[in-house]
Amino acid sequence: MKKVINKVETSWQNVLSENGYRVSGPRRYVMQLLESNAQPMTPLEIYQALSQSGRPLGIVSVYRALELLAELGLVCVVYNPDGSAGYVVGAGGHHHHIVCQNCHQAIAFAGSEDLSSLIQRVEKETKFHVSDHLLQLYGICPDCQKALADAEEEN
Amino acid sequence: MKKVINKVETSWQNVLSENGYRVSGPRRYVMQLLESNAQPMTPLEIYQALSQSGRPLGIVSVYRALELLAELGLVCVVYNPDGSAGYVVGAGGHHHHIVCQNCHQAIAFAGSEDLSSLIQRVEKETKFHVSDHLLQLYGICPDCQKALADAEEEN
DNA sequence: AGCTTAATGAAAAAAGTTATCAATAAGGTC
DNA sequence: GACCTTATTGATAACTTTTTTCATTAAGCT
Repeated sequence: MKKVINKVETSWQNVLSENGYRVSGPRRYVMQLLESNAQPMTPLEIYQALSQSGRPLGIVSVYRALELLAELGLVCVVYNPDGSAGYVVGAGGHHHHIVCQNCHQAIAFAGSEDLSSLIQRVEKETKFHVSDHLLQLYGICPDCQKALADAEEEN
Repeated sequence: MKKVINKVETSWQNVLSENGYRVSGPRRYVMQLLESNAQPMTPLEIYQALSQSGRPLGIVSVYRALELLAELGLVCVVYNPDGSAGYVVGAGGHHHHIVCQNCHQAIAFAGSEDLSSLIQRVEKETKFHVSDHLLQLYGICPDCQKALADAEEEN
């Protein structure tokens, strides 16, 4: 069977290559794991998950891989409601994340003009010149809404 | 001279008392320091600043004071653009912070309805039920705008 | 002023992150 | 496909940050 070069599949590998970085084992493991997990993961969690699934690698490599992947925008930092932070795969372009307070899954939503009126107001109020922002939403994902409603019914 | 009970000055002390906590030295030192500093400070920075200004206290107390003060909403966590976090005094009510990318001073601005259309859009798109959010703006404060413009002129 | 107990401080343990350097492997070349 | 160059890795250790423990102190009530 001929090997198919999948554009989607090779995307992040290309970003590495095009920036002069090698597609190494640890970088592959980390990306593949994050692609398969909606929950933000800490370096330690990533290290443990990979070790258990037969991909022994040093935790140092996890830190280094994450640092690089974050720099290239291939992974993003997501803050949990409790303030702890983890990594998820990065969606392309300007975007933010919404995190489920129950199961912690994080999904991306596109950034938009929606903030511009707020930013204008704040610039006027504070005389700051605004150039960037950090935004995350917290809530309950569809699955957990259902699960929680079902649990409620049983009482 | 009669001692004047200043409502503003005693406000955070009251919050502590009313919640059954004592107004202890370390808690006072931490609050006073943060009230005098616009820049978010880490526990270590707070510890060092207080030690140097003749208020020797254990760093453990700094951690404990911050934990409690944050729980009571008297201090807030602010994230720097680089991802590091620090504490600032908490403004009352629903608010967010805007942080200067140059001098790191952080000031609060009132939360508002401005996010509701964005939130509605995301709820529709993702089927999440949104109940909270994390928002911070980054930019250049008036002082630094001026300082940077002056520095530019000199070239 | 005295009492009760929350809160502190010091030390140690635990957890998380970074630096060092010899060994390895990714990716280009022949 | 084997070889070569050098980026990258892994193990260890150093370092930083945070939490735990417990005897001592002091805040605030009576």
